[in-house]
Amino acid sequence: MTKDKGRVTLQDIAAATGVTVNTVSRALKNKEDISRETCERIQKVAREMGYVRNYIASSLRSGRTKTIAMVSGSLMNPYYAILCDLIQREAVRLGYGLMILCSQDDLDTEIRMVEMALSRQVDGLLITPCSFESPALGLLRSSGLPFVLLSRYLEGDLDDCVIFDDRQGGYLAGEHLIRHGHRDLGMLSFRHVVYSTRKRFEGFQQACLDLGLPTERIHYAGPESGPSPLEQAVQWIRQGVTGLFSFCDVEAWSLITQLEARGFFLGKDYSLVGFDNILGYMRFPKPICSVDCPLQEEAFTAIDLLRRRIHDPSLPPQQRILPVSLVCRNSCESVNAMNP
Amino acid sequence: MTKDKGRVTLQDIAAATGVTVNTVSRALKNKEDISRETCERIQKVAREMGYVRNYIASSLRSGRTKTIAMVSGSLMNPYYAILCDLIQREAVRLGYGLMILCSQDDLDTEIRMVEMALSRQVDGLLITPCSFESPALGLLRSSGLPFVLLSRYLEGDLDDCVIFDDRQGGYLAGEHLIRHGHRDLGMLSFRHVVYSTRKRFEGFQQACLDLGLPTERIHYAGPESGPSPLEQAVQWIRQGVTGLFSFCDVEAWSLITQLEARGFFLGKDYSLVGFDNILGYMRFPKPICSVDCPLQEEAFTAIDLLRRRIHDPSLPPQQRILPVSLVCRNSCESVNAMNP
DNA sequence: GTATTCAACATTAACGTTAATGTTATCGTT
DNA sequence: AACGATAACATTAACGTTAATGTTGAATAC
Repeated sequence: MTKDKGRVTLQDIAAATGVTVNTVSRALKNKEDISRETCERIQKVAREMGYVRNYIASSLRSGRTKTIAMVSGSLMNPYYAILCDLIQREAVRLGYGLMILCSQDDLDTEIRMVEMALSRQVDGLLITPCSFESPALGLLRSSGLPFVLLSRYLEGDLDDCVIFDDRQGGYLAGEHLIRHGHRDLGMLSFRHVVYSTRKRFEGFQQACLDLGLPTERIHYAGPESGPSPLEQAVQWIRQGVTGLFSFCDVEAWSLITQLEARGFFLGKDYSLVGFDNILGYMRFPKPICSVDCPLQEEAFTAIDLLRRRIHDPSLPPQQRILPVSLVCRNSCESVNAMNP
Repeated sequence: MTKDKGRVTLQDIAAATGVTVNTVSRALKNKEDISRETCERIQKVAREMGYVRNYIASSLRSGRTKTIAMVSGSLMNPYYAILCDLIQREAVRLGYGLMILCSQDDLDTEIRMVEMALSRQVDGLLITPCSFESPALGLLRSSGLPFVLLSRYLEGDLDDCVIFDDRQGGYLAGEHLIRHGHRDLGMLSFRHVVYSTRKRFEGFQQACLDLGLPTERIHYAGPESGPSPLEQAVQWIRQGVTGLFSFCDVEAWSLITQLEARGFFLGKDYSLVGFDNILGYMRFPKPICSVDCPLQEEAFTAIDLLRRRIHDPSLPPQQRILPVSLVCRNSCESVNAMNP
């Protein structure tokens, strides 16, 4: 804008206004020890010269980069994409830059991403570790970098984290299916996220217990069981199961599509309730009943926790559990094949 | 790891090895003027002390941050999410950090994001401008920051860009529908992306022309036309249209879902071909025929172009047009209501 | 034997900003 | 009038790295 090469610096503004570099710096930060008059004059000149603060230099001196990192799974998974979008908005709203680093659910990549975040001197980091024993977590802890776990809880309460009330979610899902007349139920989990899976499972079982459904009518299939979720679901439906509970909406849709190809139709041959309710953010997939997880609040809370920890690393670790609710989209009405 | 506070610096390694800071710097960068012996010794000590390079300091001195920014629409749109994921991988592969900034398809936000990228001193920027007259582009051009347009072409050939062969895509879509026996066709556009829209339209028309379909049997609806795409599609189908061409897969799925709710079913009441083929990256939505856009190659090409420009800003602007192809997933078979 | 070259380091300065102190003029106090 | 307090600046140094130049000793050349 002004100089031949490169950008306008504090030096240039100082020369133009006849004060020192330091005074310009303070003026532009609205700090104390500046007369209102001088302050405004400097700001005006800075604006006219098209000054943009060099965050690199600022960071080096102040020790804060005003940048945080987000290490998540792949953005090709809408759950993470939505979460990253919300985190990004909240970060920018608070003046932070966000560096998104995808672990692609791979432990090696994950640790490389954490290393990259560390070398970039970010002020803090958010992470959805791809395993509860990610080596990346050890590296993070020993590095001293403030970080918060997103959608993941690790036994021992060592770290800050924000999670959803998985047990309540499971309960709501079970209750929803039973209230709609389903008596033979199947739960499908797709990932080894031990804590969440177990809690959702427990909540679901508790609902069945409370509503008087015998345990032998509840089935479960996870990544550890033999057949694929699809094969399992097909088998169940043939055996008279009418109510399915998917531990994640994306997989629910995938299942619905695959079942269609096999001749089983949602609403006709079976009912389904999902988990996440990411349909609230994307209009296109098939509407299903789902346990709504307040992702916006998760993003807000996570960054809030992170900022607190950046400000005071000595705080005791905090776990925030966000309540969930059930959103009904009529994918659970009684179906033809329903058992008495 | 070693010091009481903060990280290990070149200074610490220099002290530990008995050489100067500069020598350590060169050793860790495998530069010239270092004996193999000393180099290995320094690298060993650095590793043992747990050194991680401070990119902030490095950037300030060298003028390069090894970070690029990506200004895209919302990550809640799978198209952008997938693109960002691919860009992120390619960037990291080349040692670049990526700062993702979402414009949320809002001109004000977009320009704020570009300003943020500028103040963060990124080496270059990738952008899918939310309008062909985005003020952000003016800011970018006057800033001198190297940048590349993604999936967008602007008349005048002023900027580097990577786009898909929209005309060819439109042609392939039209050809596909006609070859499958459809004689009354409808095109649906959902955004004001003037150039792409027009080219896809032209290609589609050309296919109809080449295959002998009279113009009056081809319909078009865009954001500028009155009724919503859904209403338009409903009306067309009632009038005997059987082949739809959606200019984007996400909207295609949205349309399919909405049409289902209105009692019209894909494969039974109408056929459809989409554009993007993002199903290649996400397993869950309904399988549809689509014009495949090589996003991976787009990501690769864009970063390649950007690096060339960073290296030599005086290069003439380059436009890269990537060829597309049609992926058939049997969503275009002749339907019951097909006209003779 | 002196000049030349060069490998392998050291020295110096700088990137642009900000934290930590200094300095000075002005005003109020007793 | 002498002193302290304060507002409003200036000065200095530093953040950790790297570019640009110096320096030295040893090998080579003629």
